[in-house]
Amino acid sequence: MPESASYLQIADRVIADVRSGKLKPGDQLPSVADTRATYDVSYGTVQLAYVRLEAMRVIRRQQGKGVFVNDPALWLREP
Amino acid sequence: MPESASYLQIADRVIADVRSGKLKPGDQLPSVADTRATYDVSYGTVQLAYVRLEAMRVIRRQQGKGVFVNDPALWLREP
DNA sequence: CCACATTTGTCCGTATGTATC
DNA sequence: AGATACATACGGACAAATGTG
Repeated sequence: MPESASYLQIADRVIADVRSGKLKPGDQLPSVADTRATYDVSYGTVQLAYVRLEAMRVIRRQQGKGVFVNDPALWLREP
Repeated sequence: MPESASYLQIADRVIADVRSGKLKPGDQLPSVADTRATYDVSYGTVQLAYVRLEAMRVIRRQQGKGVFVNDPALWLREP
Protein backbone atom coordinates (compact mmCIF):
# COMPACT_ATOMS: atom_id res chain seq x y z
CA MET A 1 0.00 0.00 0.00
CA PRO A 2 1.44 3.34 -1.03
CA GLU A 3 1.18 5.98 1.62
CA SER A 4 -0.86 8.97 0.70
CA ALA A 5 0.51 12.08 -0.95
CA SER A 6 2.48 14.58 1.09
CA TYR A 7 -0.01 17.35 0.61
CA LEU A 8 -2.81 15.12 1.86
CA GLN A 9 -0.79 14.10 4.88
CA ILE A 10 -0.18 17.74 5.75
CA ALA A 11 -3.85 18.60 5.33
CA ASP A 12 -5.02 15.60 7.31
CA ARG A 13 -2.67 16.45 10.11
CA VAL A 14 -4.08 19.93 10.47
CA ILE A 15 -7.60 18.55 10.64
CA ALA A 16 -6.56 15.96 13.20
CA ASP A 17 -4.82 18.59 15.30
CA VAL A 18 -7.94 20.71 15.39
CA ARG A 19 -10.13 17.77 16.26
CA SER A 20 -7.77 16.77 19.05
CA GLY A 21 -7.61 20.28 20.43
CA LYS A 22 -3.93 20.77 19.66
CA LEU A 23 -5.05 23.56 17.35
CA LYS A 24 -7.94 25.83 18.23
CA PRO A 25 -10.12 28.14 16.18
CA GLY A 26 -8.27 31.37 15.57
CA ASP A 27 -4.85 29.81 16.05
CA GLN A 28 -2.17 30.65 13.55
CA LEU A 29 -0.45 27.81 11.79
CA PRO A 30 3.32 27.67 11.49
CA SER A 31 4.62 29.65 8.55
CA VAL A 32 4.87 27.96 5.21
CA ALA A 33 8.64 28.04 5.55
CA ASP A 34 8.42 26.21 8.86
CA THR A 35 5.98 23.69 7.50
CA ARG A 36 8.28 23.08 4.55
CA ALA A 37 11.07 22.28 6.94
CA THR A 38 8.91 20.08 9.13
CA TYR A 39 7.81 17.87 6.26
CA ASP A 40 10.80 18.44 3.99
CA VAL A 41 8.66 19.38 1.04
CA SER A 42 8.52 22.24 -1.43
CA TYR A 43 6.59 25.44 -1.11
CA GLY A 44 4.13 24.26 -3.74
CA THR A 45 3.30 21.13 -1.80
CA VAL A 46 2.41 23.13 1.29
CA GLN A 47 0.30 25.45 -0.79
CA LEU A 48 -1.51 22.48 -2.27
CA ALA A 49 -2.42 21.34 1.22
CA TYR A 50 -3.60 24.84 2.07
CA VAL A 51 -5.70 25.17 -1.06
CA ARG A 52 -7.41 21.96 -0.11
CA LEU A 53 -7.98 23.03 3.49
CA GLU A 54 -9.22 26.43 2.38
CA ALA A 55 -11.75 24.83 0.04
CA MET A 56 -13.05 22.86 2.99
CA ARG A 57 -13.09 26.07 5.06
CA VAL A 58 -10.84 24.50 7.63
CA ILE A 59 -8.44 27.40 7.36
CA ARG A 60 -8.35 31.00 6.27
CA ARG A 61 -5.26 32.22 4.42
CA GLN A 62 -4.39 35.86 4.83
CA GLN A 63 -1.69 37.22 2.61
CA GLY A 64 1.03 38.99 4.53
CA LYS A 65 -0.18 37.74 7.88
CA GLY A 66 -0.53 34.02 8.07
CA VAL A 67 -2.84 31.05 8.00
CA PHE A 68 -5.52 30.68 10.65
CA VAL A 69 -7.80 27.92 11.84
CA ASN A 70 -11.51 28.39 11.36
CA ASP A 71 -14.08 27.29 13.85
CA PRO A 72 -15.17 23.75 12.93
CA ALA A 73 -18.72 25.06 12.95
CA LEU A 74 -17.82 26.82 9.71
CA TRP A 75 -16.24 23.85 7.99
CA LEU A 76 -18.00 22.46 4.98
CA ARG A 77 -19.49 19.13 5.82
CA GLU A 78 -21.24 16.17 4.35
CA PRO A 79 -24.81 16.62 3.31
CA MET B 1 -11.42 45.34 -8.61
CA PRO B 2 -8.81 42.67 -9.08
CA GLU B 3 -10.02 39.61 -10.88
CA SER B 4 -9.66 36.36 -9.05
CA ALA B 5 -6.89 33.83 -9.56
CA SER B 6 -6.94 31.60 -12.62
CA TYR B 7 -7.37 28.41 -10.64
CA LEU B 8 -10.36 29.88 -8.84
CA GLN B 9 -11.91 30.99 -12.10
CA ILE B 10 -11.56 27.50 -13.51
CA ALA B 11 -13.06 25.94 -10.40
CA ASP B 12 -15.90 28.43 -10.25
CA ARG B 13 -16.71 27.80 -13.87
CA VAL B 14 -17.10 24.08 -13.33
CA ILE B 15 -19.45 24.69 -10.42
CA ALA B 16 -21.46 27.18 -12.45
CA ASP B 17 -21.68 24.77 -15.37
CA VAL B 18 -23.06 22.06 -13.15
CA ARG B 19 -25.55 24.37 -11.56
CA SER B 20 -26.71 25.58 -14.96
CA GLY B 21 -27.02 22.05 -16.30
CA LYS B 22 -24.26 22.41 -18.87
CA LEU B 23 -22.47 19.69 -16.93
CA LYS B 24 -24.33 16.82 -15.37
CA PRO B 25 -23.42 14.33 -12.65
CA GLY B 26 -21.23 11.63 -14.17
CA ASP B 27 -20.05 13.79 -17.02
CA GLN B 28 -16.39 13.76 -17.85
CA LEU B 29 -14.59 17.08 -17.87
CA PRO B 30 -12.35 18.05 -20.78
CA SER B 31 -8.84 16.68 -20.44
CA VAL B 32 -6.30 18.68 -18.54
CA ALA B 33 -4.54 19.39 -21.82
CA ASP B 34 -7.74 20.82 -23.28
CA THR B 35 -8.43 22.87 -20.19
CA ARG B 36 -4.91 24.21 -20.31
CA ALA B 37 -5.50 25.38 -23.84
CA THR B 38 -8.89 26.86 -23.07
CA TYR B 39 -7.58 29.04 -20.27
CA ASP B 40 -4.00 29.34 -21.47
CA VAL B 41 -2.55 28.22 -18.16
CA SER B 42 -0.07 25.63 -16.98
CA TYR B 43 -0.75 22.08 -15.96
CA GLY B 44 -0.17 23.01 -12.34
CA THR B 45 -2.85 25.66 -12.40
CA VAL B 46 -5.44 23.22 -13.70
CA GLN B 47 -4.44 20.72 -11.04
CA LEU B 48 -4.81 23.41 -8.38
CA ALA B 49 -8.38 23.95 -9.51
CA TYR B 50 -9.01 20.22 -9.43
CA VAL B 51 -7.55 19.80 -5.96
CA ARG B 52 -9.93 22.49 -4.78
CA LEU B 53 -12.94 20.96 -6.49
CA GLU B 54 -12.05 17.53 -5.22
CA ALA B 55 -11.86 18.83 -1.64
CA MET B 56 -15.37 20.18 -2.09
CA ARG B 57 -16.42 16.84 -3.58
CA VAL B 58 -17.59 18.55 -6.72
CA ILE B 59 -15.47 16.24 -8.83
CA ARG B 60 -13.86 12.87 -8.67
CA ARG B 61 -10.40 12.47 -10.20
CA GLN B 62 -9.59 9.08 -11.57
CA GLN B 63 -6.02 8.51 -12.60
CA GLY B 64 -5.69 7.17 -16.11
CA LYS B 65 -9.34 7.81 -16.93
CA GLY B 66 -10.40 11.34 -16.36
CA VAL B 67 -12.18 13.78 -14.12
CA PHE B 68 -15.88 13.35 -13.46
CA VAL B 69 -18.64 15.44 -11.99
CA ASN B 70 -20.21 14.29 -8.76
CA ASP B 71 -23.88 14.60 -8.00
CA PRO B 72 -24.43 17.91 -6.21
CA ALA B 73 -26.15 15.93 -3.49
CA LEU B 74 -22.67 14.70 -2.53
CA TRP B 75 -21.00 18.09 -2.48
CA LEU B 76 -19.81 19.43 0.81
CA ARG B 77 -21.96 22.33 1.88
CA GLU B 78 -22.26 25.05 4.42
CA PRO B 79 -23.38 24.09 7.86
C1' DC C 1 6.49 58.71 3.50
C1' DC C 2 9.94 55.37 2.77
C1' DA C 3 12.61 51.18 3.26
C1' DC C 4 12.86 46.63 4.61
C1' DA C 5 11.82 42.02 6.20
C1' DT C 6 8.34 38.58 6.57
C1' DT C 7 4.66 35.92 4.91
C1' DT C 8 1.39 34.31 1.82
C1' DG C 9 -0.38 34.20 -3.29
C1' DT C 10 0.01 32.86 -7.95
C1' DC C 11 2.04 30.85 -11.83
C1' DC C 12 5.35 28.61 -14.77
C1' DG C 13 8.28 24.82 -16.63
C1' DT C 14 9.86 20.39 -15.94
C1' DA C 15 10.37 15.65 -14.36
C1' DT C 16 8.74 11.32 -12.96
C1' DG C 17 5.25 8.02 -11.43
C1' DT C 18 0.87 5.47 -11.98
C1' DA C 19 -3.48 3.96 -13.92
C1' DT C 20 -6.24 3.05 -17.92
C1' DC C 21 -7.14 1.77 -22.53
C1' DA D 1 3.97 -2.25 -26.13
C1' DG D 2 2.45 2.12 -26.75
C1' DA D 3 -0.62 6.09 -26.17
C1' DT D 4 -3.27 8.80 -23.17
C1' DA D 5 -4.50 10.94 -18.91
C1' DC D 6 -4.12 12.12 -14.40
C1' DA D 7 -0.91 12.48 -9.80
C1' DT D 8 2.70 14.28 -7.34
C1' DA D 9 6.50 17.07 -6.53
C1' DC D 10 10.39 20.29 -7.21
C1' DG D 11 12.64 24.74 -8.11
C1' DG D 12 12.21 29.25 -9.43
C1' DA D 13 10.22 33.79 -10.17
C1' DC D 14 7.57 37.69 -9.12
C1' DA D 15 3.44 39.92 -6.91
C1' DA D 16 0.88 41.56 -2.94
C1' DA D 17 -0.27 42.36 1.88
C1' DT D 18 1.34 43.23 6.49
C1' DG D 19 4.08 45.02 10.10
C1' DT D 20 8.14 47.47 11.83
C1' DG D 21 11.47 51.03 12.00
